[in-house]
Amino acid sequence: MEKKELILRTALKLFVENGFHGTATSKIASETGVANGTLFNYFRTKEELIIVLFNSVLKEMDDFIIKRLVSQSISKESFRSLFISTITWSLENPIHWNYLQQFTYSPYFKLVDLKIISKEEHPLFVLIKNGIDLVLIKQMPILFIHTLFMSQINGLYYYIVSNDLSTENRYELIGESFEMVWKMIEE
Amino acid sequence: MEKKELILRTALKLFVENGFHGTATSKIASETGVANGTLFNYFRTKEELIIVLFNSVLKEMDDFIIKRLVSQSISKESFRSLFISTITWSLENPIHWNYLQQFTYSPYFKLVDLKIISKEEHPLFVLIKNGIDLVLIKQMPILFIHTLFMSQINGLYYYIVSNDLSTENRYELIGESFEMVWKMIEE
Amino acid sequence: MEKKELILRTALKLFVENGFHGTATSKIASETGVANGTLFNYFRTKEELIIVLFNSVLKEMDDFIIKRLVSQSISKESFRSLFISTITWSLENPIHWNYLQQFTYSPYFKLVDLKIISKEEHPLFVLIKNGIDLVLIKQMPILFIHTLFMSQINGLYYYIVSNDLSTENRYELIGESFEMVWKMIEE
Amino acid sequence: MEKKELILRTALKLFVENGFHGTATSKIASETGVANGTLFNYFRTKEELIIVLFNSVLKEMDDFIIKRLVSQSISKESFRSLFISTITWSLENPIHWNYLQQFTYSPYFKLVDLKIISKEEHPLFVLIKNGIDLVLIKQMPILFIHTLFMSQINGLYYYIVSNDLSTENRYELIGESFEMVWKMIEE
DNA sequence: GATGAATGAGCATTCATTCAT
DNA sequence: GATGAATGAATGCTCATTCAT
Repeated sequence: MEKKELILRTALKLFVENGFHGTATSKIASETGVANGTLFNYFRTKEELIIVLFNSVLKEMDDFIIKRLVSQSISKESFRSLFISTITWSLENPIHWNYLQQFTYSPYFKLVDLKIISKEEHPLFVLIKNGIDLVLIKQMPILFIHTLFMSQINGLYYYIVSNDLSTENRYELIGESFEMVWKMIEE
Repeated sequence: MEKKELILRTALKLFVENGFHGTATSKIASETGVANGTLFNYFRTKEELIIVLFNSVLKEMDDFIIKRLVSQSISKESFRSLFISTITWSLENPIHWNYLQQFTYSPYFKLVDLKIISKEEHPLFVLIKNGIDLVLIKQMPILFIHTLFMSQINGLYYYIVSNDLSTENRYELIGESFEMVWKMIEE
Repeated sequence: MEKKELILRTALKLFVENGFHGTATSKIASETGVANGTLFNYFRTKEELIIVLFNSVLKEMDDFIIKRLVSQSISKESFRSLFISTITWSLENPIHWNYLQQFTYSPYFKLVDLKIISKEEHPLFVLIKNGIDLVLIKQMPILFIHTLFMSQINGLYYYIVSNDLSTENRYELIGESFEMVWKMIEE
Repeated sequence: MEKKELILRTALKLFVENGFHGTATSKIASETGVANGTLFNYFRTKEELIIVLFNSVLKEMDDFIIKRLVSQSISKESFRSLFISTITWSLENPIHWNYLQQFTYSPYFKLVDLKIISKEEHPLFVLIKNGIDLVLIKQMPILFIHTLFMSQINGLYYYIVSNDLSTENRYELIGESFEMVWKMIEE
């Protein structure tokens, strides 16, 4: 793997474990197995590292979800697929997920453009738009629907992790949760 | 006001503006109008200040919400009241709200006991429990229902603030959001 | 007891336990049971406290020794008595003794006049002078003899304490040590 | 010279002049001609610097003395050589000597293992042991003899320095002093 | 005299960043 | 590109001392 990639991985782990402030760049470097200064050949500043890492993790999640989108016809199933692939990714990548949250509620957040989801061409955006147009889901702003959808997934994630549910119970709860969320947004 | 209270206020503002790491204790002291060392007469460490502030803000919110709970009979109206008073508080106290989020997703979070909501005697806990027992809302774990409820408020808050809705539009959206979450949790 | 005396006692104990720098004046005050500022009604500065304490401990030791001096005739017995009373005091007051050492090898030492022993009228000075004049002990400078005498006590003290000798063994060793130092200084 | 060595030299000078507490690490750094943080690349804490310096000075003295030991046959001359090389070193390195005393009577002392002299293989230990076995000196514990020996050297040092003796007078006094000490310990 | 809150200078230590090799 | 010693600004925290009550 690229050295840059290795640094990002180490940084991800350490930032989630100890926070941004609690993680010295020298620690990231040494734990990656490179010299102190090498890190700065790849990232001009610690801040840049933090932001690049955010975009990288976000993209990773986005790619995963989009790849799983049942793209042909729009139906309740499309949304179930979206719901399940998102919560699945978060549960399989808890460190990545935590990093996204931690970043979002840090002062660094205001430094990034959230271009990804807000672009009109984005598959998620299109999915919701079509759902509304086809009167499958409520006639409300696309971003609002999207926000509620993601909030509920975050709540579900938090509940599963906090209560340490077994794999079996997780699947059951995820299914029920989707039905609940669907009740909420269906027309 | 007490000097301790003044320090907490200044800290709240600065922490939300610049983050924990971005706020020097000396800045908090000087902006409060006390000497550097005075801060440490009231809080042994910066960490203690951060945690005390969290508990204080949490209690402030909790007190506000509990005071507004329509306690007599359990009904959809009780939940609407709860929903509205919570989102209202968050919108009226955006800095406090932001502080709660920032703290929750920081490394400090693991240092606190979240006794407030998890206690069985807590009014919110009791309200949801009664709702379940009276078959008003779904037969699911109380904490799960609570999580979904709060997630909705979180999402709603975020949407309102990000999109800078007018007061009028806010009220309408809050009402609709409650109806949506109610659809989600009602039996 | 006087409040001033109480403060000195607490200071003595804490300084020996934790050193000058390791002992905050506030700690001395609180452990004495007086308010922070009270200490400064009795001693203008911490430095003054440290020096007053030194002089006080030194005088205590000096009084003890002088009281025990067999003053009538000058003989080997007079020196034995002096030797034994000094080592006895140090072993019975190890904290005081340690304080004297600690002070002597600290930067505060240069701030005091060592008037006590160097005065010609001082009984110890007189004893040694008479011993020399009577050709009991070597014809060497009084202060030199005094230094050797005290060095022997120092070494003996250190050995007894480091090796945790029993009371019985102590007495034996003290007797032998005196015979040794006497061999060294006798004419 | 190594930067680490330079820092130790400066620290030695400053600690003896102004005490441990009276010497800021920043002072040591600036007077050495390095940046503030550089000092902490070589010593993790000020305490570590203080202790490393102690061991270094102790070793320097020990090396000097051992090199000068007349190792072949055990005789009064061996002890004279030891006595003279020790007092010589102390007089030629008064700052080092003062540092050893200052450290010994500070709270840092309890943090070190005094392995040097107490090891049975140590030349000084062996010398005294052989002296006892050959019935050259008194049948007493080796450590006791060693302690008295060193105490008398310290007393002699203190007397010479306090009274500012000329070089000529020094040598004379040192010779006489050894004879006195020898009287004390010879069988 | 006694109090203890307030002060602020002072210091050890950290750590992002640089740069000569 | 890689290194890691050097940097020095920044900061949390301490504590002797003051002074209004």
